[in-house]
Amino acid sequence: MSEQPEFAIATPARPEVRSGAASMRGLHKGQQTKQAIVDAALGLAAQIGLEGLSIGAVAEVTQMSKSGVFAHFGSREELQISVIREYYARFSEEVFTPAMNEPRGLPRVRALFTHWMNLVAQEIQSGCIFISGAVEFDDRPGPVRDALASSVKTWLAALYRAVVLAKQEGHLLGDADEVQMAFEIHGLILALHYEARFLQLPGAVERANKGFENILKRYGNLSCVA
Amino acid sequence: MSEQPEFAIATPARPEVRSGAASMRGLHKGQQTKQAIVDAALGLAAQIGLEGLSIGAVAEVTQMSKSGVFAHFGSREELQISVIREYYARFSEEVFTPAMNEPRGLPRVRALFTHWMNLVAQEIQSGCIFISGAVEFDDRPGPVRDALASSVKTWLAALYRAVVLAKQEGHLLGDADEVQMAFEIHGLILALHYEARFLQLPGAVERANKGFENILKRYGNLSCVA
DNA sequence: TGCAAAATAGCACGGTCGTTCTATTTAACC
DNA sequence: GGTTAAATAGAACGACCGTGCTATTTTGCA
Repeated sequence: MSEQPEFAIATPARPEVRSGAASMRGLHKGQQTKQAIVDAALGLAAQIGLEGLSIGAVAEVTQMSKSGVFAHFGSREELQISVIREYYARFSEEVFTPAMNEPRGLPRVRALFTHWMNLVAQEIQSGCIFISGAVEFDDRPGPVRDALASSVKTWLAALYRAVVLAKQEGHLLGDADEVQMAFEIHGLILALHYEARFLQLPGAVERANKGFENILKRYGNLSCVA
Repeated sequence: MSEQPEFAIATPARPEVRSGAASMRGLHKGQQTKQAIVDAALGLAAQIGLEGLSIGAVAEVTQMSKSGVFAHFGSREELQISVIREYYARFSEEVFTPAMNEPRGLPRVRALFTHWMNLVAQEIQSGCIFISGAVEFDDRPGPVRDALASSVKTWLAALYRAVVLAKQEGHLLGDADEVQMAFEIHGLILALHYEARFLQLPGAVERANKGFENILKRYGNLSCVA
């Protein structure tokens, strides 16, 4: 029941940063190339999915041999898990961290949604691992699914927590159900991804934004929403 | 010696509308087994996805040879498209058709949502092709993606149309945006599928229902919603 | 600078895949 | 019932997969 990922979203970003030449400084060769492999694999997995991710394809992108790539992870599953961890870290940095600079209450909830939506809006081109991975592994138990579900649950818990704080601050109506509100927000993001990326319908971003305003009209304390 | 009919293995115990023995009547052998193959393939695709659907697995389930299965479709893509068509037909029968018996306006919209949600609630166990296929083919152009997108768009257009009629009947507020309302309903279904099937969180069905009531509170004409 | 250790490449194995070709069995019709 | 076409099986091919094993290259350090 109480499954906690060792990398909590609430803790500040770890010093070992991600992509970019700057983060390579001080790392030995092996760790450098491992990071480069994970970067390439993340880009690939976003496009074709975690399940479609093959060591051969990663080797081609990184201009390495299959066994060279393989040696860094020991198994394909470990590579997939590394990709999930990398995506989670970037997600935290782009969505969670900046929103924590906003004051508790509606401003923070609004920031969480806005950053989340902006990320997904970018991912209309590249694909989102949290969404594609969910349908790839919803019937496939194992460590990959565990890593994915744990990351997503941590993020959703952070969103839920922000909503709870908003209610405590008096920014929400007394009858506001925090779980319900987080659920509806999640739905907007999923619909945005579905209708924009798969169906390629225009205006989905605006609809997601409008949907969020509708949620605020339903749950928000009128004196704060305006 | 006690041999079961082939399709009895692939099809669940519940009465199948389209695949039962009744629909086989009058069909030649080839068309019978083709229907049995599609049935088995649909069950398989729901679990492991359209992309994971392999001719060998279908052959094993139907107790046929790989080439025997293959001969009915000529390519894996054609098998996938047949599965999509079959799923679309069942979807229409279970969601759209019964809702059309309801009078225009909110009752029909409500029926569409309820039947849709009930179907997805069942699919928490088996998986939903419209959802899993969307992420599998969002970056993979071709006839399979076209068949999938076309089916989904037809269904969403039907939902949209029911909302438009509801507004024409005066059941919705004058400022109600029909596209927006359909978008938010879609989001509820997607969140239900995500949180119930992948995250295995309890209470998702209730949250989807409550979300629908919230949408009606926002868009519905107060004198009709009650 | 030299040497041990780490990193990477090369190669092969067993497996699954979609597909093709050919042979054999089964069903449909006169 | 016999004949013809349809339906199905069987084997094989080439491609790709993850992985293990063994060389070879490269790195980091005394």
